[in-house]
Amino acid sequence: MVKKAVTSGDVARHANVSQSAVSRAFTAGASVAPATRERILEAADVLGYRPNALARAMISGRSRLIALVSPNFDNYFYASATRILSRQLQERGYSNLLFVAEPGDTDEIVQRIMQYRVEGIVMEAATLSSNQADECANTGVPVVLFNRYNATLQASSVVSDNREGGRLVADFLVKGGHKRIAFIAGDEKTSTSRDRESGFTSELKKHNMTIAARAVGHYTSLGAAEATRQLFSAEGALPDAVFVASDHMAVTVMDVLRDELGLSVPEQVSVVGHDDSEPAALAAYNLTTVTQSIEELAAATVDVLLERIDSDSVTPKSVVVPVSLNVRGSARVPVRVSPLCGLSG
Amino acid sequence: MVKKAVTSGDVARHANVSQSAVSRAFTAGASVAPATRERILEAADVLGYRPNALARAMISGRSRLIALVSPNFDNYFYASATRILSRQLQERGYSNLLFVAEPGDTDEIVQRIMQYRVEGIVMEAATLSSNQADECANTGVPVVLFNRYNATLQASSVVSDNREGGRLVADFLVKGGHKRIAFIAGDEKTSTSRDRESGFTSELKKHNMTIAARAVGHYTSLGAAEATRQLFSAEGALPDAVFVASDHMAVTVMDVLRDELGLSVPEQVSVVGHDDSEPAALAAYNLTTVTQSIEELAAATVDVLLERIDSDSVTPKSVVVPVSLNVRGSARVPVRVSPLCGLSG
DNA sequence: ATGAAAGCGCTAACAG
DNA sequence: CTGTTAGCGCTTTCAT
Repeated sequence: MVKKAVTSGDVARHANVSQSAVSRAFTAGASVAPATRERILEAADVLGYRPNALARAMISGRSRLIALVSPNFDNYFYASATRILSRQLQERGYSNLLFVAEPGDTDEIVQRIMQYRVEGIVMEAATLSSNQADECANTGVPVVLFNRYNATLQASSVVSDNREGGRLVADFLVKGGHKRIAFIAGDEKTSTSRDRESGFTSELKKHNMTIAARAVGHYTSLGAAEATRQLFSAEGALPDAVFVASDHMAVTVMDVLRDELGLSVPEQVSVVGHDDSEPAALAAYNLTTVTQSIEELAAATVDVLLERIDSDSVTPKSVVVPVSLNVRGSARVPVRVSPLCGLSG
Repeated sequence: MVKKAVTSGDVARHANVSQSAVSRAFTAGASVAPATRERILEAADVLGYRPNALARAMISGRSRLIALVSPNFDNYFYASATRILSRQLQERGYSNLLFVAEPGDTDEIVQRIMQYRVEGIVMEAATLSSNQADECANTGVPVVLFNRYNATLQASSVVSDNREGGRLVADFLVKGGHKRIAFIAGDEKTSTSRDRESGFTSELKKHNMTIAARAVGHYTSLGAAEATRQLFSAEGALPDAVFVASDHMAVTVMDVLRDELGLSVPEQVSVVGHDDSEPAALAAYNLTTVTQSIEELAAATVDVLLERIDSDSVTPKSVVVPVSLNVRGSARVPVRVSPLCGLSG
């Protein structure tokens, strides 16, 4: 049971001032005589007074609360993202309500969010239904979709340049002399997987190539293992390279390739991932992958959100964060110096 | 800018009832005629009314808010813990304020927490100073320390049986015929590292053995790499086994052992970790480790916290969650069948 | 610069 | 069962 908390009235009595004076002493830039303020702060300290953020939010209409909706995935990328987003918002004076969402949950969660009168919402998980987006728009609560977008929705979004990520990988693999290039998709419903794939295939096309084989890994380890077996048990020539839509899956792909199928990476098969998340850097994988900076994604998300909170603008804004290729050891690298050393033979 | 939200007064007018009737319609178990309630809910639906949780919290004295204080570590264990704790609290009707704490931050964070009138605090990060703990105790806000304890504090705690974890590893390594067993500590200030070590050494002692070498890895990758080099560049006989205080470090230890020092695991050196976190299960590491269930830790934490919120009891409670050894392939296993196959030669 | 007074949206007695 | 009334702790005019 919470004991009776100290109120501004208690402090006022103790400092022989009015209750509004106490309020002003705790409001930046309010007009209070330095001496009075001093006395008030002292009294507050003695009594252990902390302004009640709830009451303050009610009267001022500003809760300083942001809702963070994170997926219930055991996924390194979202774990880091949540931490970094939360930290950045915290440093800008907001506190975060964290909601962990299962696929079917969003409805109930959006309800709860609205009850706390948050000033903004960051959706890392899934996305909103159009009803939900409308509801937020109606109440004027800005929403930013993190790492996803939805063209039909009235919501801002911040994403990596996923098409460019796919394009970079295609270019790299082609220049590396690979002839039969496969792709393992993530979740086909997500914009990330689709964009990575479309950037990838369109760049292949420029080189007059197509995807030699394709499977879906659903962004899970199990799915990735299954997809790998499928690709490498087909009749005919096996792929000599695989682009995997996430590092989380790519690591499992390498496990299956090496331990189950006895293929060596990158000698027999090149593997390239996407995200540059923690396991990619482990020496045992040393994965060549597309680097996307979570810090940059988070910073852009926070900027977009706070700008929309502060201004009255309603127009959604979309930000695309650039990516780059981090060449490690899991894929054969293009030979540049002499064409004689090429892999045409 | 947040638009004027619909209030219970608006709904009341629309449904031709008093404002308190609306309040009752939204309170479980309040006495409202089914017909009236129906009419009210309909009006609420039409207008898009959501009860204001802030106002409700103010008057009822129950915010239904729990503060979750998580460390600003890129650490798989805490990432999962935060997600699971949050999810469980959410399912029990609470919402979570997430605070990401840097080592020096706790003071400012505790201040903010108290302003939101949370009903309880889960500390995953560091711990509270005694001042802070006192402050919480004075205001009657229960605190549960997750995965750590502090004997001098008025706070409940939930931890794994870290001593038992260390003991299990010692027993396993001794029975596996290892003769020169090393230990890499985490952060010596933490109870987890100290308890794992003390359980480990005391079990070795029972077998008339001591730690052959010891280094500190500070629970970081860099620290673990350095510790490994230190242990394996010493004069004289090298360790034939290492117990590493966390999986996060153990993975790096294996990297250094294999790639830098050219030692094979487990043929030349056995490695055992602690936590059974994600990288341990990766095929390229296949780490033998102590399993601690984050779900169980989280469930116990939530139980302890909510029990203290509901009852008026003030006595802190300590829970120790059991652990077990998950034998994979990174350590030589004890031979049981025939002593002839032993490793004495 | 300060105090008095008016609410923010809601719940909780208290009547009826 | 329902309406009336009194605040919860605070910010914000409006006087002074």
